[in-house]
Amino acid sequence: MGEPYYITTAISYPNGKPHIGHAYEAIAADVIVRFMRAMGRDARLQTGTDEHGLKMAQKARDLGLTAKELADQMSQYFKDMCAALNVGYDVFIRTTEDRHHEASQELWRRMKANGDLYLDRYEGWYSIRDEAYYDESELVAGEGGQKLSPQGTPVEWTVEESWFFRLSAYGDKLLTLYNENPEFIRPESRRNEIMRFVEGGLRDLSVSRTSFDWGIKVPVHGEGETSDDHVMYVWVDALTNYLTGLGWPEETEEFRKFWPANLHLIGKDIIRFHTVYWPAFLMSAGLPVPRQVFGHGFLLNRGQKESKSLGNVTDPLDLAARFGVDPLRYFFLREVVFGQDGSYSPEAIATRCNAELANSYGNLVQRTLSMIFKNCGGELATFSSTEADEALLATVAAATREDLPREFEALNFSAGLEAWMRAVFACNAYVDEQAPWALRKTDPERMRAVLYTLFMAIRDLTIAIQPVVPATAAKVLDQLGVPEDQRGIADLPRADWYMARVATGERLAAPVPAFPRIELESAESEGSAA
RNA sequence: GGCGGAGUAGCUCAGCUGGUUAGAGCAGCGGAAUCAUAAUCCGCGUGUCGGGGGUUCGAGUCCCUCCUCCGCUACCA
Repeated sequence: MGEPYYITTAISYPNGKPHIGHAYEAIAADVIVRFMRAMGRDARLQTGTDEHGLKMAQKARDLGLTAKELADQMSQYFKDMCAALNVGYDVFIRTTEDRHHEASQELWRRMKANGDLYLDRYEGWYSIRDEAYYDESELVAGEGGQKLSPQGTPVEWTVEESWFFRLSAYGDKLLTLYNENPEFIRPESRRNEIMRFVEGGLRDLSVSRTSFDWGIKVPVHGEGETSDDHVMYVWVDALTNYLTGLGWPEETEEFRKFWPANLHLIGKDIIRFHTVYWPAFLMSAGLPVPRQVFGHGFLLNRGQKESKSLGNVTDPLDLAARFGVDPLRYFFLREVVFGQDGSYSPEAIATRCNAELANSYGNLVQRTLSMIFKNCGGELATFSSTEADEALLATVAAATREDLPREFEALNFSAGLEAWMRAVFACNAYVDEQAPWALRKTDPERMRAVLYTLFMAIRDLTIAIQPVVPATAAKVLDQLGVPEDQRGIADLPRADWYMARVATGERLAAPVPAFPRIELESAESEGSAA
């Protein structure tokens, strides 16, 4: 097996159905894990749901369900989303699982054994409506000098017993981590923000709650015993999932192989939890910290954040149903610079996918295979190539073996796909220059050389794009007759593949279009909010 | 308020440590071709590089200032 690679998504808070952001993150993670496998690595993807916390408890009460019942129901929506988007996780973790409770409590015990947890009182201005404490400096004066939260809700001085994590002791250690591992936080802009935040000094973190009980019990005395009145702050619980899925605290083979994780893929809104709290917790517990945390941007609906009040919430599964899973996956990775916010609309999806997947790539495949089918009886054969043929294959090889893999390794998906598109353009230009339809009568042998050169180019292009559009690429590779076990990016340089393919004697059938053009209903282009 | 980022062709953006006539894709205009999903290929951009000032032989690229937009500024997730 290849070198291990462990990637996680954030676990989703299932107090609502999956939205476009969940879909985006899951797709990106799936593309990464497929890419890593295509590169020959032993890759593992974990996702899941974060089911504790006050909001879940309240939502369940509102619906007349137990919290567990709600969690069971909602968690399924996230599994369904992954299935619908062809996101192939290895582990789907749920924080309500017993093994996760055990892992979280063990992490707690280790942090405590290291002297980083202590019991104290949390005092502050608490807003019941916001469920949040505020610092004195954040408060604003209301009518008659009444103290109000920044959101304008009433606050009252509240005292609550709480366990604290000695985060203040980890500032220097974290800064050392960031400095010695410049890639730990990405993109760069987020790294700068976090570094300045930590440089400003860290306060100890309240890590338990007594105001509700839907969570993981804080262990008190020792093995097996748990506190009756404290549950863990949800982030202690949530972050631990990355360990739980590997079987920790058991010294499993998976844990030895895959920890520390190569990449925690998360949204930009939860960077701090992953780059400050999480490594501090791990250091405290004596565990290695992950190699990288990447905070991706948000997807905006025509430039606006989706919200119920705007009525522009889009079900990602509707998008997949309307445009196709693979085109949607391609659009997200091609259109949005990874790490920045992006914007989408039906027109943008249709324009991008039609121009690149249908017209440029899909049509290239179709015209080529169609000509081989009609003019060569679908037969493949050896041929002698000219400089032009070799130049084209060199261009395609550079894009598929060097440019795209390099950019994908760096998570620059849009740049990698741009390089791929340039190779597709080069193929179409080559077809027009060589004009095999004209050679058919004047020089059939040369015509065959041109078509077989294109066949080779298409094989490379399709293998390279497979992590992004797995189902469609597999169909094309089936049509080409490329063996299933030779479809990795690592297989691209195999010199003998074409001769082996010729030797099978297998003939091409009449081709089926890979990416049909997307036709927008006129109502859709008006931006109906449905 | 503090810290940081951004403002380049109609749109989305590239332009690394300053150096020949500032680039790409999309859209638009013109042409070629007809194998193919009416798809493809070729050609066409006189842009105050946000405004102003400065450093330099030379600045989109460095410095100052102003304007606009955005992000972060801890314990909901």
